[in-house]
Amino acid sequence: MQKKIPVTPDSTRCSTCMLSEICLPLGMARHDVAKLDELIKERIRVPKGSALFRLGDKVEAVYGIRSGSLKTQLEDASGHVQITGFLLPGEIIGMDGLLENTQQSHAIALEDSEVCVIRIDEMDHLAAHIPVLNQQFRRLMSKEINRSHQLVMSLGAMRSEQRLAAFLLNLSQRLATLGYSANEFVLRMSREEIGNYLGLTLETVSRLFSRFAREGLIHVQQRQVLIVDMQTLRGLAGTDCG
Amino acid sequence: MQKKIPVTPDSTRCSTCMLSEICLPLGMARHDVAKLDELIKERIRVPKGSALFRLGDKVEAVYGIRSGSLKTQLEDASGHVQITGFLLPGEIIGMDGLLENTQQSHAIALEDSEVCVIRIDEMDHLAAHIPVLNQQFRRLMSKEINRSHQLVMSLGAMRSEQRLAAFLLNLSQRLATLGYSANEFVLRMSREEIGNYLGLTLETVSRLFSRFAREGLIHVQQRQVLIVDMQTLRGLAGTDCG
DNA sequence: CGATCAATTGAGCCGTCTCAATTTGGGTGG
DNA sequence: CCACCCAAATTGAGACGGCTCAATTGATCG
Repeated sequence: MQKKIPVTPDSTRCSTCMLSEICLPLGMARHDVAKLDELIKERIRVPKGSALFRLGDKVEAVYGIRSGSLKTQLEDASGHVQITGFLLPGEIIGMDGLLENTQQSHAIALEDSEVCVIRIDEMDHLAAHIPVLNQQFRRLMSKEINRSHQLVMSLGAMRSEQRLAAFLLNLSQRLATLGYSANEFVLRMSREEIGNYLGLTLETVSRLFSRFAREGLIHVQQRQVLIVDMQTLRGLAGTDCG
Repeated sequence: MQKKIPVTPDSTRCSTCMLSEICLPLGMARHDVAKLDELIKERIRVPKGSALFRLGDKVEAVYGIRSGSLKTQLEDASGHVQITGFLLPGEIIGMDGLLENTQQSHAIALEDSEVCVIRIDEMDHLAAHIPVLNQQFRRLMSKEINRSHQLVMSLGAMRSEQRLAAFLLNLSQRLATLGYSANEFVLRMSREEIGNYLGLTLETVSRLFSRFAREGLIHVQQRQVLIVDMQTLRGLAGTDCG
């Protein structure tokens, strides 16, 4: 299922990675980033649809997404699934497993993807020589907490159209950060996955896409999305009542 | 609003705190816990209804709850609020602010409470002498991520009765960990707050309490709760479909 | 070019919300 | 100490949003 790729001297490292402005090295001084190069000793290729890790797996590392995209999902005793995140390049996956060193969720690739292995024990060793590394990692964990809290807000306080609007804007903004267009992108997940993530059925999601398109907010062609009226979409997602 | 309490030599410290099995020192060796005593230099008393911190505040510390209970809530531009957690003694509050060193939420006391101030800079200094401290703090942050993901699962995948059942069981279990009865307890939050937290209206919550009581699962007298049929309640919350 | 899966669209139902009226309990001042 | 007041909680009736079930269309891929 997984193909491990040793990082050879000529491979891209943190110090030469285009994602370093977003990923683990975010905000670190150049000479510290160079030291990070020792940390990433291998990468893993994850084919579309297969798992980077599964619930119950032993945790020895977290993973920085280098290319592609993945989803994380919880699964309860009855097999019911809840998607808790769609992750893009530069984002870190697997931090929920650090509590008991056991994965609490599944991580499944939405497309052929590649992740950098960040071994926790290596990071602890390295942190002795890079004082800011621990702070940096704390920041990334805090970011995940905030992300999850935002999702709670979306699920708990918004109606369906607001949730989808917020979802699209969030995706748009993260893609823009990666240098892609904020207005035009391809969804890597199905209507069903979006629905699961947002606490809606796939039919409701589909209807909302159609409605947004009818109202001139977006163009949709299957998974191809073009945001036409960002302003109104923001109004929908955010504060239209206050 | 807040009263700071310096920790004097005769005050309770981490090494003598009854919560050390649950809180920051969880799983640390005794001699390491003793070193933690230097970390907590002050505590803060938070009267019922007042804020430990507010959205936008500068973050220099996180807080371990020593007594009482608090809620954390997000607030969007229009003033709409979403409660993201009810926190009990031994739990850490404020970790979502570590991303930008700015509070992303409000923390409000549900009753007169007291928290231990865990200064981040002090913790970083101390971590040099306590190798496991960083791992420990990572674990606590991971726990918060898991907690939030569970809430997402509750909001996204459960119907109202399941949400409330899961809520009661979660509370019961955490109170039991603190040495209180798992079957009988007093809710420190209103129906409205429970509803907000669970993505329901206060009326729905009230009706569910009445129904659970009618069905013999619990006894309710205002905020006094007695769990009568833990088994059935578990069936409701968990997997009754698989 | 057919097979298969994803997405769209429709009709009817159910759960939860909204609005409104009472009841209960706790706190306060006469 | 009791009466009053206000906030919190309960309960009911009706409306509506999102779900379920079902049929159809549209992509994608051997």
